[in-house]
Amino acid sequence: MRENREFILGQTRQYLTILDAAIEEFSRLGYKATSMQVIANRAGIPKANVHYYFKNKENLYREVLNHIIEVWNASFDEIQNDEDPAVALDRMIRAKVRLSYTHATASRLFANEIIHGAEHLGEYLKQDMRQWVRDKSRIIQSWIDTGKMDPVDPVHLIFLIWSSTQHYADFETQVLTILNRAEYESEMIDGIADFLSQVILKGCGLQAP
Amino acid sequence: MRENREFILGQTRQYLTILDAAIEEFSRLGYKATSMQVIANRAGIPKANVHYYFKNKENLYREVLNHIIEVWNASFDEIQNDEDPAVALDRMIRAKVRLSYTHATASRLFANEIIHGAEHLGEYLKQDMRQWVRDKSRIIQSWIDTGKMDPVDPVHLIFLIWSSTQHYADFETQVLTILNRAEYESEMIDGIADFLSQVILKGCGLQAP
DNA sequence: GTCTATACGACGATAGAC
DNA sequence: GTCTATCGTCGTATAGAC
Repeated sequence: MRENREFILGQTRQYLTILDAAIEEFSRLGYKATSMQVIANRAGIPKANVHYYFKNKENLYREVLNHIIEVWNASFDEIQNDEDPAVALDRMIRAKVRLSYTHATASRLFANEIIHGAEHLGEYLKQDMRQWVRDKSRIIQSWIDTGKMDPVDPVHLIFLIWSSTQHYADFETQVLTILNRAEYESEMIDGIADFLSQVILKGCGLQAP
Repeated sequence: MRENREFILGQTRQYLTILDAAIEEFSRLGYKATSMQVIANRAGIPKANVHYYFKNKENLYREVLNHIIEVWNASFDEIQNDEDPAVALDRMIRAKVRLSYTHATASRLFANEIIHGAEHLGEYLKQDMRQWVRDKSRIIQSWIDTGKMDPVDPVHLIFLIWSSTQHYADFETQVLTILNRAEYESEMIDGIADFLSQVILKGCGLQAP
């Protein structure tokens, strides 16, 4: 079933249509509260076809998560040991703000999954994500050890960057309501990135690049 | 029905038991994915009794939200115009980290509600919360105008404090998995508060109090 | 007030016609 | 591959015995 994704034309048009519809719907209410019927409706096909392409709901959800993780991993910005920390962290913050803007549904789907206990994501968190944090922490620690930045806990710094950037995607409703806006604009996103980069970098004893 | 809450004894023991059970369960999966049956099970009573005390699911959920908001408002730390900004913001950050620890379920219930579009919270966001942010922003702006701190957008500073502190409650699963811990300890919470206070205050050009 | 029993719709999933 | 029809289960909600 998975291999079909290679073929864009023909029999797999529905497969991709369903996957897109499922991402959209699962991101709204999470796994349990989302029905196969609304996914089928959004995809514009009978409910039975969804079961034909994806054996069951659980399976469809897993495919959706895998699809998101691929996009996520491809966008995860890499920082290097020999880089200037200000440049690297600034780029990391800006990349994540952009990702929250361009892939807000994916971010909310992840947030839903984690808030609800991450039952379908346990292994990914334990394996890939933990290792990713470990690698980046080591680099940040090396910057601290060489006196390039303040001694701050690298793991919590990563959490700070994650939480403050994701907030604008996951809590979009709250943010827009309080700002009294209907939707984000590209300028606002740049302003958010500027603000977060400025405060976090200075907070770590770094000068804006 | 609401007035009953005043009476702790007698007929209203079940009312409060159900409310507690509902807070717990709704915070796990959100409104739609939570069934009246699991709430009744957690409260240790027949499902029909839940419908007797709270007319329907919608009504029960509203009562739960109101209950949370009361606790929330009571804990919302006030900052004053004539205070030292470092002292005020430090206290605000520490209060919110503590709140995320002591009222993690309430935080997650709010997070769920907002991620899912805040259908039941619309008025609260528009009225009370927007006004709260406006008031605090004005105070922060006055600190900026008198040169006590760097010129940063006050609203985004509030968002930064909210997001970075809530993260430890809402994304508890992810945080604990990556830290390879089973649960939070009081020391960790203090460490988190120290870290966030240090970085955010310095990021705003303030010295730790 | 407390419980059992049940109505009735929505759910995931499948059988089987085309 | 695509659809309609339908199964069994679970959802919210209520009726009615005690």
